Amino acid sequence: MSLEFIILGLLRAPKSGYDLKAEFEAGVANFWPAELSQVYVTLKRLRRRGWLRDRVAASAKGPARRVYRRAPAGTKALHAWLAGEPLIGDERYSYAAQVYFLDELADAQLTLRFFTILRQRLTERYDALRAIEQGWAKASPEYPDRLPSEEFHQQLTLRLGLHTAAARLMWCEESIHRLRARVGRRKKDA
Amino acid sequence: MSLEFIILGLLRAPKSGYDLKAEFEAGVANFWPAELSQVYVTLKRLRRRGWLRDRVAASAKGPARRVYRRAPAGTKALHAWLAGEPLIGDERYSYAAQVYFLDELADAQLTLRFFTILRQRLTERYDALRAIEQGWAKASPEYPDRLPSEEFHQQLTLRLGLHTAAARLMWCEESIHRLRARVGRRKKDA
DNA sequence: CTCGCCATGTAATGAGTTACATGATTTA
DNA sequence: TAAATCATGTAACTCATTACATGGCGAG
Repeated sequence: MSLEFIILGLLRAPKSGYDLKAEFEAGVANFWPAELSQVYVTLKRLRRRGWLRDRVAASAKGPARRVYRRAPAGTKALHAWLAGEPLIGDERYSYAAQVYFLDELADAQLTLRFFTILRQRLTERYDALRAIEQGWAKASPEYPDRLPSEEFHQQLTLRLGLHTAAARLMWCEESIHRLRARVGRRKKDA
Repeated sequence: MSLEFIILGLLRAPKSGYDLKAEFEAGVANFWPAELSQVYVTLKRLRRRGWLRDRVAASAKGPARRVYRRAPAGTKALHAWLAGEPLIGDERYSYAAQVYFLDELADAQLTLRFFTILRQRLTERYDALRAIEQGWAKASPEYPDRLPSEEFHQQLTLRLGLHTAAARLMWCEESIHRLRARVGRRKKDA
């Protein structure tokens, strides 16, 4: 359901499906990834429902574009969603499931390797977010608290990503230390 | 895909679909929620594939139960999944999307209210996880680092939940403070 | 002339939710 | 006797991914 509202939100100004995909890649994908095909399907549905209007426009480069803009009903629906309660959806972490059952292999070295790789991946993610933040900070002297409202809200979601990534890294570190301590005790006890 | 492996993992000992659902509610749902109907569908698929065997057994209370146990192929598949790399899936947060677009309403009070409610919900989640941790700590003197391997691994995933929830709460606090500061500046500037 | 980007779509498949259907046994 | 718990399942629908199909335009 949220994808519909995210597309409506991105359509402050008229855009094509292709444009929207670029906007996803440039930030939105951090909290809501979307494939191009899914964007197209959702745009069609929104138009059928009367939340969007579309018109065909020539492109500077490549084939004709279908440009969408909000219809009044779409704006109304978007605003109702925004004015509503925060939506906390389910979350699924495969890697947590793997940790949960990893005791079955009874191989502390393998578990340690698992966490080391995970830490590596999460660090990459964290660094990527930090790079975005720092690029932003360099580009605008108002960063972060005197940014215009639109950018300020976008920056808030970037902060969520940073807090979350940092927490998971801390969890990895904590787990690695605790696992090592267990291995040490085992050796001593044996 | 992970649901299959989670079910395989939970089937250390033979269980029915109904039993499995109870295990989800008792912890696994924190990182992988599953509906009973989905559990049944997945069990059937796993049996068709030869990863599980089933037999019907009388119940102490209520109708006959279909009890599943791992087939060797299932154990093999589970172990391959566990020995593989950590799987980092996509994550989708509706409430981050709401924050991203909330500037459109240009109503700082409403945004503040949004974060206040979100903080409330996240606090409840955090407190629930803390209660689990504390109950566990009271019940076993080995908690947390001298727990048997199975419980230790389960406890690691509980810690992930706690770290994550704490990070999001910090983000709420940070955002509320920054929003209030912005409102203050606006009043002063006007 | 080929590769990469621009641009739009459909089809098949997978994973999950919600609603529905059925019925036994125990407890209040 | 009504409600809660035990117990299994199917059907319809939604959301999303992956693969496929098509083609224009510009740069090297």
